Amino acid sequence: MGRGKIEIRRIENTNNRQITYSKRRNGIIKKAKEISVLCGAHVAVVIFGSSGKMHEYCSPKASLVDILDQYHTQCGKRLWDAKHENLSNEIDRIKKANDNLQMQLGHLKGEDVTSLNYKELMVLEDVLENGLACVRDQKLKQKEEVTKELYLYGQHTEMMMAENGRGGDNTCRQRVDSHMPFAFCAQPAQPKSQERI
Amino acid sequence: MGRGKIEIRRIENTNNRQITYSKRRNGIIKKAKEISVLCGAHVAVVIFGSSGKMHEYCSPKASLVDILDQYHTQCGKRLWDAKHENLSNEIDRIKKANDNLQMQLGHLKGEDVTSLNYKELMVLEDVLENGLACVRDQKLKQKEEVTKELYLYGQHTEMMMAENGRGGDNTCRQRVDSHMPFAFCAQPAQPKSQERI
DNA sequence: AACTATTTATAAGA
DNA sequence: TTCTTATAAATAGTT
Repeated sequence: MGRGKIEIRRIENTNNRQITYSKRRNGIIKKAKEISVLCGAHVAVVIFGSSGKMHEYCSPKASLVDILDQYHTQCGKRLWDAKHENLSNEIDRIKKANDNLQMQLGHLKGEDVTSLNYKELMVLEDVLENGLACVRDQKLKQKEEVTKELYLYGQHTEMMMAENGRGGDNTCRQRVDSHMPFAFCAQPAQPKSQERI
Repeated sequence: MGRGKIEIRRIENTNNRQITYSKRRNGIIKKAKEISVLCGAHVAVVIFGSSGKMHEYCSPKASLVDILDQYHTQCGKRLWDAKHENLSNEIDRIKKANDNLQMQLGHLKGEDVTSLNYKELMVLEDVLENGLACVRDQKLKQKEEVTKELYLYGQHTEMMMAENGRGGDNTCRQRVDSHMPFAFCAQPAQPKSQERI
């Protein structure tokens, strides 16, 4: 299309090549715009001239990333770079670690113990006994603390009452209340469901 | 270019749109080929029709990946960042889940129980007691199985000896050995470290 | 960059 | 769908 017909082969004259490149590049991008409007197509065009300068077109409402994502999904080719692959690998690795933890947790809770051999069961038993001992020990400590604080609280109240000859200073009582041993049993969300110990 | 001039706006007739899409898509790809030959340009074209089907063109000697790499390098836009961010977020999410599991596991093993309140300790105690019960139950079952199989093995051997008047048929003994109850105590890697039960 | 003779692309019709 | 063809659009070579 022009004054004369041309063969489709590299234009050797640098100047002519540059001019043709510029004209045709515009032509392609115009066509890309048109097809995206006329047909609602998603189009991405990326062109590098021999000088290395880049031009791109991407149909509206779809970033080049989106289109390449779609490309990736459809053709299954590995568009993504090494960094991406590393991240994917890390995800796999962590997921495996996760599965492993889940399994350990399940075993400690007594799930799927039939899949364990006798030695493993013995190890598990030791771990559980140890854990139970720790928990009971801690329970005991907290009970003792409660008893002690209840005692101190009683002392304090008695002291106040003795000093004031009545219920005592409210502000001060409040302050002491906030340190009351029952506090550690309260659920932050529903403080009403306190646990008697 | 055609029998009549058309406005560049969406073609509402589905059939016409489809036809135009097909024709113009071929046109664009033809133009892309031509500019790459005539001017030595690197071109990548990716088109998705409204049906979702994809067509692509990429100039020879350069894969789409290469061109997009070049794109990435030149325009400095973070093409991959969005994708990377998604993956990074997933990693964070899984890591958190992991930490949580680790903590639960630790608690069951009796670690960091001081950070728990009394109610939590009681729940933990229940879980541990339940787990321990399951494990002990399973141990018992396996012991019973051993006893039973040992009994059967003894019976079998006696029978063999009675039949042959000596140690019995080796092949047969081997086969029975492989079903020996002790087998489930063997570690696949080091069968020597068998566990007496 | 602008022009224009020609080629090429394609819209509508068959 | 594919082919045809009149016409619009692109563009090669020129200015």
